[in-house]
Amino acid sequence: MTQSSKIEDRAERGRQPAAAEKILDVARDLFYRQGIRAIGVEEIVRTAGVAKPSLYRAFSSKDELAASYLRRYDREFWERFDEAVVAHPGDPRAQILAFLTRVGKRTQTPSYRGCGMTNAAVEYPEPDHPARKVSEDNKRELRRRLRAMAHDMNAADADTLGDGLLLLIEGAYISGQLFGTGGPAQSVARNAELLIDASLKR
Amino acid sequence: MTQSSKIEDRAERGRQPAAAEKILDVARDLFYRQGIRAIGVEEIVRTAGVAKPSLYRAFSSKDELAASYLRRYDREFWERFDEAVVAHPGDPRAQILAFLTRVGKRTQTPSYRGCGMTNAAVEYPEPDHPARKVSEDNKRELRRRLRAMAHDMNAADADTLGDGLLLLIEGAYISGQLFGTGGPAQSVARNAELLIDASLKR
DNA sequence: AGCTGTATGTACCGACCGGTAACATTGTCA
DNA sequence: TGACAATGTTACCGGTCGGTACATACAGCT
Repeated sequence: MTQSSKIEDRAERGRQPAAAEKILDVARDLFYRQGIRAIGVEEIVRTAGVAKPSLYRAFSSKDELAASYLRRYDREFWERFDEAVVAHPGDPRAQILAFLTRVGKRTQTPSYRGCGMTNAAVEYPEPDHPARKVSEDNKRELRRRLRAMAHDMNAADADTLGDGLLLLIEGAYISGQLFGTGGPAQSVARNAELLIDASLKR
Repeated sequence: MTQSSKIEDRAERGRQPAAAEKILDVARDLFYRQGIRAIGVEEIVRTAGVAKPSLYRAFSSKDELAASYLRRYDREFWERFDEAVVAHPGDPRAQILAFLTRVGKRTQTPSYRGCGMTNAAVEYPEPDHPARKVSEDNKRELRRRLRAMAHDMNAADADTLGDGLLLLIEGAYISGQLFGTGGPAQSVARNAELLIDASLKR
């Protein structure tokens, strides 16, 4: 992480301004539900009930606020991921299936809007945008871990299986927000199961 | 299709204004590469070398221009899809694999920016946005056809296989633009092959 | 009380957004 | 040559964009 926002620096040594926290909470909500480009800073501060300068005191720009939102998203993502991992120690197949079962369920909720990381990468194709960098880092790490888990499963071609699982996951994120309830994303865990079992050495 | 632009009405009975065609060409290019929200109408008409009123004479709004761009994208998409279909008559497995092989190759080109339909749906979560409607229609039809093909393959659970293929495809679209060359999308055809063979009745 | 530093708010900026009105110019076909 | 459709030119609209100079409220400390 080459750059971080003022509020995140603060958080590391405790106590941060109340306004900044409210702003990040609101930004997280609005950015996720409606998209980053669709939401203006005006709307964020209005909803948060704070003044605009409070935003720019805690975040150097809207782009940096978006990056902060994604860094927080990243932390929460790995928390969820690791929950599935620790629930099935030493059993990567069960770990992935547990994670995907939860993803599949989440995609069937009305407010589901996909993965904040994926959406941000679609909104910002420019490689040097701060938000996109966070997103790319997250996805690279996810790919690395999935491939490692596929390897631990003794897959015939671990890299291919890890990548296949990543494709299914990203497909679930997108289809979940495209089709809503009843869409293809509900079968992501089942399809992963089929793909895994077809990929194991026999 | 409840609404269509003036230029599309014209196209049905031949001869359309040259300016409108140039605008749609440029919009297609800029919208696809940089996103719809990221591109202003000013930039479109400047790049197309036409005056702004020419845009609004052919398209009632920017949103409608975006929808026209996607309708054209839809036509071209099904052309590519049907190419793979007619290349392997009566063999849905080979049809899908041919299509996915091409998708996988396209994702490895530097300028790849995913599926214009998918990207538009991410950019516009509002259900009544004209661009999103085109996108949703396209995806619903794609799902329908994939499920039908899975059925023709004699899959044990055709709907699940069809949806699994759709997840892989969407995953390839997203991963292709997220990871660039060398990303997980290159293995989409191979993973589809594994998934299909694991889903056939034995 | 008085001072000081921090957190917050008020009011404003120039730039650009999508979109339009009014009118001049071009090209084409009869 | 006349008529008409297509296009260009110019100027403009209200609204919103991201961002900031400056004033104020309010702690805690002495």
